[in-house]
Amino acid sequence: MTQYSIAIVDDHQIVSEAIAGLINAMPQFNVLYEVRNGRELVNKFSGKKNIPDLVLLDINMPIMNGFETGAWLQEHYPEVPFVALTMNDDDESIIKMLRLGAKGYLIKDIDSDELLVALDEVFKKGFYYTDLVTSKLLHNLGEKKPAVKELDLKEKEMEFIKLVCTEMTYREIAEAMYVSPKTVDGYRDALFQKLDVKNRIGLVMFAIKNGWVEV
Amino acid sequence: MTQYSIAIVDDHQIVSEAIAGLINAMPQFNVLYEVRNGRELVNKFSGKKNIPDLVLLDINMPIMNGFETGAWLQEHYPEVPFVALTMNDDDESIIKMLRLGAKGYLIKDIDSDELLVALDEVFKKGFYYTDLVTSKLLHNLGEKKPAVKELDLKEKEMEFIKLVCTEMTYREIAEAMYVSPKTVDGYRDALFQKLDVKNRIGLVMFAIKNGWVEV
DNA sequence: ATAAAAAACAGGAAAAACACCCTTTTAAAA
DNA sequence: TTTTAAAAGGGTGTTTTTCCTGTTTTTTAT
Repeated sequence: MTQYSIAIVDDHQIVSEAIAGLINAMPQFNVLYEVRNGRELVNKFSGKKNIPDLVLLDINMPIMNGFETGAWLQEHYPEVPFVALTMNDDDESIIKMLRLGAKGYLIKDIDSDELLVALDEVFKKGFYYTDLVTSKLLHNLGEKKPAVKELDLKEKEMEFIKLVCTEMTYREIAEAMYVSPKTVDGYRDALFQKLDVKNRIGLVMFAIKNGWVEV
Repeated sequence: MTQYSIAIVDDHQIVSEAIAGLINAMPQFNVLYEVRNGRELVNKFSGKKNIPDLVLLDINMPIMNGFETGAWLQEHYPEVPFVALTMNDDDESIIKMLRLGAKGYLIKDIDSDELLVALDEVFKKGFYYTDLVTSKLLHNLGEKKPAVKELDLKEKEMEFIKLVCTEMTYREIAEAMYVSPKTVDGYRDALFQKLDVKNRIGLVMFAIKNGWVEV
């Protein structure tokens, strides 16, 4: 039977050891080593040996956190899957980790059974996301968005913002919209106030946040 | 034991009957009725009776398709969960259904076991998404983008771009980076050429495209 | 038809952004 | 240590943006 080796990256020694105990208790897994942060993991790896079959990754760590570590892994060892195991249950952390290529995301209050199931599934199917993650990211797609504010933007203003995002000058935008440059000034001034931004950059960022323009 | 009643909406009679057979074989479920499209479902509902505990919804149907039906359900009977059961495995269909509030998404080539597990989970946890869906939407977040070009941007230039995205002026950016405004001019000029953009807006759009800044 | 409101437009000034060419400082290599 | 390349800093002028205070035109409501 194949035995998979696992590296644990967690700055809390107690947690790290507890997890290691759980994993080592299973015949199909063994803990290759435990380290306290990403930097230590990188040092282990750089020896060209000590490459585990999977990395369990905490997020909040000193020196080199889970995001940086995940990015480093994806960059240098894309064939080594990593799974987040963290207390962070906020959307931002989850999405960030998945974008970095995490093959799984576990919240630290899972029971030991789920941890082992998760590891199994990652090796078998290539991924495992705990219910909270699935719920947050898939189920919440259907949520009505809070809509930052009740902004009633005019058609013209929407069109204007989209054109701003295309690197056009106001003169060019005016031509494109068949209005005077001074009118365009008006659109801009109104939007600066409505959206509470200081310059064109703010308009662009706002437009993208709200999905008004393709990125 | 509570028995849950289920409505099946599918224009393929064979498929519909097969599914009904599977469901009726389980003691905890029963098929309340089968209809051939969304319009027929609406007619059933409008009688104020015949409200099932869950709706199994195909997408490709004549007269009133699965999307329209899902939207109608979410609008008029948000308390009745609906689960897509369809051959459509494309991202657009999946996302569209989830946005409409589908509590689950199943591809028609699943085995009968998974169908029953899925129904169980929806009643127990509130949602169930088949692996393909999870994989597509979560796993694919981590896909590497085509990477427009091999750009070797300096650390300073990255930092500079990020600051540009915060609505700072170049003077402010210079202060934040502890360099002269003229040096910042240099970063900008170099980046304009490297990234082939005309102004600050181009930098922002580029940075966002490549995920260098949070949106 | 007329008053009120909204949109379009204007002038001008100050600040910021952009372009171009050039010098000094720093860091790396020979 | 000398040579070289890269990074940082500088001068100057043009264009664009931003921020005012207005006026004219168009729409809307009464």
